[in-house]
Amino acid sequence: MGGPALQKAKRPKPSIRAGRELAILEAAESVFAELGFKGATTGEIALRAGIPKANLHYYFPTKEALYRELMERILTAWLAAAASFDASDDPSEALTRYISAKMDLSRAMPLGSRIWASEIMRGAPVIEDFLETKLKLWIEARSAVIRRWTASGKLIKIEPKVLFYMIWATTQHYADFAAQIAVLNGGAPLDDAQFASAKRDVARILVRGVVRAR
Amino acid sequence: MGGPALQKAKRPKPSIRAGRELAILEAAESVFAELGFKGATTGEIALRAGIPKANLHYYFPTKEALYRELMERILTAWLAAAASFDASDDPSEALTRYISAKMDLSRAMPLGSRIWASEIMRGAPVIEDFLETKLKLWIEARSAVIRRWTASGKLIKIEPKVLFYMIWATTQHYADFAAQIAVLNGGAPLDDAQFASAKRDVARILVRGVVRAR
DNA sequence: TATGAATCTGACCAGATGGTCAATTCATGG
DNA sequence: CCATGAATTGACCATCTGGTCAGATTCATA
Repeated sequence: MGGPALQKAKRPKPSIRAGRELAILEAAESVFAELGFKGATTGEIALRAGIPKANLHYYFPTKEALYRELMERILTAWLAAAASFDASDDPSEALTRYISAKMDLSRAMPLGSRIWASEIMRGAPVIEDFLETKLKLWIEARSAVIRRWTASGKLIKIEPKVLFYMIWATTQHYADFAAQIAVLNGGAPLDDAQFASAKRDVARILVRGVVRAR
Repeated sequence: MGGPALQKAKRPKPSIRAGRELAILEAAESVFAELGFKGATTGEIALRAGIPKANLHYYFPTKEALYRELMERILTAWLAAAASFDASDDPSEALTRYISAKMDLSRAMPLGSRIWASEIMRGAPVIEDFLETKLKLWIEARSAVIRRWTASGKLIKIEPKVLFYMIWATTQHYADFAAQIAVLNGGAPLDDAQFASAKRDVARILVRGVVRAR
């Protein structure tokens, strides 16, 4: 009772704890991304974190708890990128910024994107609540924006969700399917120039696809 | 030595075998799609196929063998859809047909799509060879077609792979992220009308995004 | 430096898992 | 209706896995 987990919320003090937790979370990220929730083992995570398994269980009582903590971080990053959609009232600019932010997120946190994908593919047991509340509110508010742009003749008439799904799918593809992309790129991951070029092309195609010419 | 697996290729005779194998493969499809390769258990697959685990191992000696067989079927379906790209020399028509075929595939075989995604996310150990050979040849040949269309002024200038990745990502999203889409759709999967509408919108946006107005 | 709390860890355990096997039942052609 | 190969299956096993625990070690600080 009153295990170590409680301390974290109370005191911002313990530096050893913070450091170890981060190392474990980073190791966990790579293992969960590769093997999925069920396939990941606490032993492998501990190994990659460079600590004995028992030590891992000292910081995170169960595999599930570790996974939830990780998921929370991924959600936070997603929300930050989501905010970039609201930066402008001009469709081309808002879409370009949002697509760009999502592409950058895929580049910076590919493992998180893969864990998200795995989570959804197994039925989203852990983030179901997030999907039903925050994500649903987000997409409904932004769908209203899209519809307003359509009404004012700025965009072609489409179901807003289709556009958002296209953006999510395309941008996250660069993280989730990085292995496939690398093979088709001659065996090496996209370099910065290729990625930047892809980012530009993706934004251009999507904006061109939905924005009415003036 | 010379186990049961050999019979299949030789004689198209045994009907019991064919039926059982199919039942096992279908059960395996759902389990692998949900839990990933490592998470799937032969016990659970046998349970869903309605047979004892030992019986499953009579038909498929190892989990790996069962997985490979399944993957082969998915690849076959993918190749069939891929052929639809070559049905026309007109960019709008070819793209629309291909996108439509890929959307239909996502609708008809969502589990296969998810298994494919999982396979890539774990580094594609089993289909690596397919990616390096058939898929690579396919995308290179079609990239040449795209470039020709660009050269003749029919398409805007883009890296062809970016377009194919957009098509793959978007169409497969409807299979891989079906759970998320269902939540955002009020808890129910897309019905046929919604799906047909999404299919039209996706094709329209992508075609509009890359095809030059005449 | 004494002391209590935080951290670390080897050893351990119960349950799950992939796979085996010998014994049994079933299908079918002669 | 019997012989023979195919199909079935309960019992079993070695290994792996998540998680526990008691004792040892380190740390902060009074």
